[in-house]
Parts: sequence; structure tokens; C-alpha cells
Amino acid sequence: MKTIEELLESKGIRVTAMRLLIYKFLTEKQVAVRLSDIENAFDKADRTTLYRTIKTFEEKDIVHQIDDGTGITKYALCENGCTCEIETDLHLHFHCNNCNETVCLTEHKIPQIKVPDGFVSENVNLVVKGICDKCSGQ
Amino acid sequence: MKTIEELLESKGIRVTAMRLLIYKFLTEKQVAVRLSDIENAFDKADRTTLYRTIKTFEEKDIVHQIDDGTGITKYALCENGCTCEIETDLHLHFHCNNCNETVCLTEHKIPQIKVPDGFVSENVNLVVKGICDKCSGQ
DNA sequence: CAATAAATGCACTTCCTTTGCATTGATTAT
DNA sequence: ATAATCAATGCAAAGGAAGTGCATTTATTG
Repeated sequence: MKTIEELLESKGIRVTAMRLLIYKFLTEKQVAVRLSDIENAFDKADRTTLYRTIKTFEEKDIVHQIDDGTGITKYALCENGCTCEIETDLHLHFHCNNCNETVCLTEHKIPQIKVPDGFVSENVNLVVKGICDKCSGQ
Repeated sequence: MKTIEELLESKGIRVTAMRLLIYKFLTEKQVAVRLSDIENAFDKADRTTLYRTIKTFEEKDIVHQIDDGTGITKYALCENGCTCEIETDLHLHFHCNNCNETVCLTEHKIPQIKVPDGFVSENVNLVVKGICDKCSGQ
């Protein structure tokens, strides 16, 4: 089990207090977060720093973007064996229409999608919408 | 084969010159269009009109929204037997990473997606990304 | 033809994203 | 250690897209 410091270094980015905090914040969140969520969690920090930190994380394959159809980009660390950094990996995300939260369903893989002749599939983005386990359990 | 006028009337919206032009523009386009694409095509018209026209079309199930991951909402008429107006219909869109265009693959249906216990699937948004037939053929 | 309602146009606002530039902080070489 | 260098941060502002309020025009109905 790597420390966060070791992980950041292994990805080739410098370890800073801000980056450690943001990484820790992401690990604690069980859902995909918007930039504004991070802003609210770190009042002191400038949004530009948060924005650029997330962008750096994204470039270094520490987080991945999620477009869940709300129109606002969300980000998530993938925890258990998710290989989002691989171009051909099959993402699967669930967006709850009730609580408006989006989660990574890393254990549920996407079946192979067939495309017409001439089309080359490189990546698949799949967002299932509905009611999440927390909301349906009520 | 209905005329555009008849189609609009059957959907319960008034026929106006602007709406006919926009509808015609959409039928001629083989790809999903952004609002700004329509703006560029109709310099004279105000963007609010175009915006509201598209919204009206959307409400009346004439066009449907596509979220292809570019962060910009796109719209498309679905031509052959697409039943996008049905909530549970399985949309499938292809986004080309080369020419940046998004097309409706109406003939290719999405397989059933399994979600974990407690989750209720209501809708699925699937975007396959890669190289489209036009770009791969070169 | 008058009254009513919808469609259009203009102005403005808001939200999110992105960039430029100065400043601070950390790293490397002398 | 100290200077030089480069990355990280903070502040300000710009840009783009989406959405709203209100006045005006256009079409429909009585």
C-alpha cells in the first residue's frame, strides 16, 4: 500500500500540501465531484489552483473526467482496480436522478459494443441514469 | 411521407418560417449539431430564437439532446425509426476524435446493462468514441 | 377589424471553464 | 549556503454556453 506521497511521485508530479489535501479529499468522497465541490471544501484555496491541480491529476491519470449529462464535468479517483487510464478501458458510471450524485461502478464492466463498418471504436463512455442504492432503499 | 409542415403540426407546434428553416437544416446535417452551429448557419436570426426553437423541438420529441463528452450539448433529429422520445430507449452515439463530429447510430442498439443491487436503471447514455467511417477511410 | 396569444429579438445575467501574469515556494547548480 | 531556475499558487479577468425578463412583432381567433 503506497502512501499518497509515493503515489504522486510515482506519477511524476511534485508533492505539495495542496495536492495531498485534494487527493485525500477525493479518496474520502465516494462519489464523483465537481470542481465547485472541491472549492467549497477548501475555502482558502483559489479555484485556479484547484482547477489546475485536477487538470494535472487528469493528465497523470490519477483522476478521470466524468460527463454524466448534468452539463458539469465531474472527477473521480478510481479505487479498486479501475484502469481508467487505459484508453480502451470500459468506463461505467451511474448517475442518480434523485440525489444527483454520480458514482463509479468499477466492478461492472461494459459489454463489447459493435459499431458499423468503417468506424473504429477507441473508447466507450457509458452513463446509466436512475435511482441509486441509497435513494431506492428509502 | 409527411411534409415538414405536417410533421410540425402533428407534433402540436405552430409552423413558422424559422422553424421550417431550422428543421430543414437539421435534416440536411448528417451529424449532431451544437447551438452555435445553427447560429452560424443563420446569421440573421437571434440566438435566443434558435435556442428556444430547439427547446421546443426537444419538448415535442422532434430532436433529442446528445451529450458526447465534449461539454457542449448537441442536438439531432433521429431519422429512421429512432424512438429517442421514449425514456427507456437505448441511445447510441458515435463521437469521432478526429473530425469531432457526433452521429446517431440508430440501427445499433445498446445491450442490456446490469447494475448492482439497489440501483434502478431508468435511462442509458452511451457514447462510443473513436474514428468515424469518413476519417478512417482516408 | 379587434383582441388574444404565441413567436421573435434585444439585453442582460449566471455559471463554469480557461488563461495571463505576478508572486511565492521549492529545487538545482555554483 | 546562496544564487539561479523552474514549478506551483494566487489574483484578476476573459470567454463560452445556457438561461431569463421584457418589449415588440407576427399570427390566430372571435
